[in-house]
Amino acid sequence: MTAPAPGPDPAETAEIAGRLRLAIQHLLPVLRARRSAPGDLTPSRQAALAALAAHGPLRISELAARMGIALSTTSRMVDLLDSTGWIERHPDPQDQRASLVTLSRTGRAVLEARRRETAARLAEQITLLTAEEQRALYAALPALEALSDRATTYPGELPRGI
Amino acid sequence: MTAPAPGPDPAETAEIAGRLRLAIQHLLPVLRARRSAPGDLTPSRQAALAALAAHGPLRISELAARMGIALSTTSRMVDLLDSTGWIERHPDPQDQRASLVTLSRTGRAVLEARRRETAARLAEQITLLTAEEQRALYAALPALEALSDRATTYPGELPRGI
DNA sequence: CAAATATCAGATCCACTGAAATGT
DNA sequence: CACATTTCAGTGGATCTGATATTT
Repeated sequence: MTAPAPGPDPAETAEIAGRLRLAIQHLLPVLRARRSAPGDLTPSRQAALAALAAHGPLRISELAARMGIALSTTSRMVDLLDSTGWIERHPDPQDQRASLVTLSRTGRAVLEARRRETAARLAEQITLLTAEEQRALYAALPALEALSDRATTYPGELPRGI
Repeated sequence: MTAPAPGPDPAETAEIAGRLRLAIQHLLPVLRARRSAPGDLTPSRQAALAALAAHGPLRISELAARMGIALSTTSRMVDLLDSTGWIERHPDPQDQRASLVTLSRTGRAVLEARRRETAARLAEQITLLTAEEQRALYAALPALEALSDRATTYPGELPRGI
């Protein structure tokens, strides 16, 4: 079973891609089964919080660049996130004109809560798998993570949803 | 390596769910890396086409129910899809008041093209994995498919994106 | 009449922009 | 002055609804 090691075969790659695409597509409803009330944590807001969570304090212009949207849009969003208390704005000690944006405690909590809910729904489904399937899934995690790591550097766009 | 078979362990399930969620989130930009021009195949339209592709000809009311949206919304969308030539409307032989909606040839082509593009982007990333990672991924496909099968019956919402 | 669609008339959100204005 | 950010003034798309016609 750990045997002959067929070198990466184009046909098989295509098969994996096709089946993986379909599986993920069908999984998405589980991942985002939330009736988002207005004013909620929308995809773009979640993206911003996630960017801040991942890459420390950022200037507004840096955040804009990282999200690939206009500065004015980002400014407005930062304002909004500030008003909900999900971020904090501190003056940049290096540059009095700029401000550094960080995730606030509650912002981090909101983000993590959302992530936990999502993972919980997924976990619920995972428990329904056979032990063997669960092992296969577990064994594939490094591969999936490698896949998504490369994706992190993907042109434009940062992860917005789920 | 095919050894002791630890029974489904709650902690491990949570770990799988958490890591899988993150991997999928980071994978999403790859799956939907398309600058959708207006009037394009939008998520909801894709969902409708996919529903038709999966569950044969449908009445408009059936389609509405399947998508969990109002009848009037569906009617408008069917009109739109008809105007682009992606679907066909035939009178229901069983009931002269109703019409059966089917995917047209071009509609199916559009849907499949979209899916192929998406899978191709994914395949591109998969070729960058090691042979071992690819094998692990391949081995996990049944598990992922089992997961997404259950998801297909998930309350409300049908797959909209990617 | 009833059931299946269609149309009317809006409404809500989210997301994004370019061109000034402010502040440091 | 230049640079970072804000504000102004919109635009546009996507999605959805309830109420009222039509049509068979």
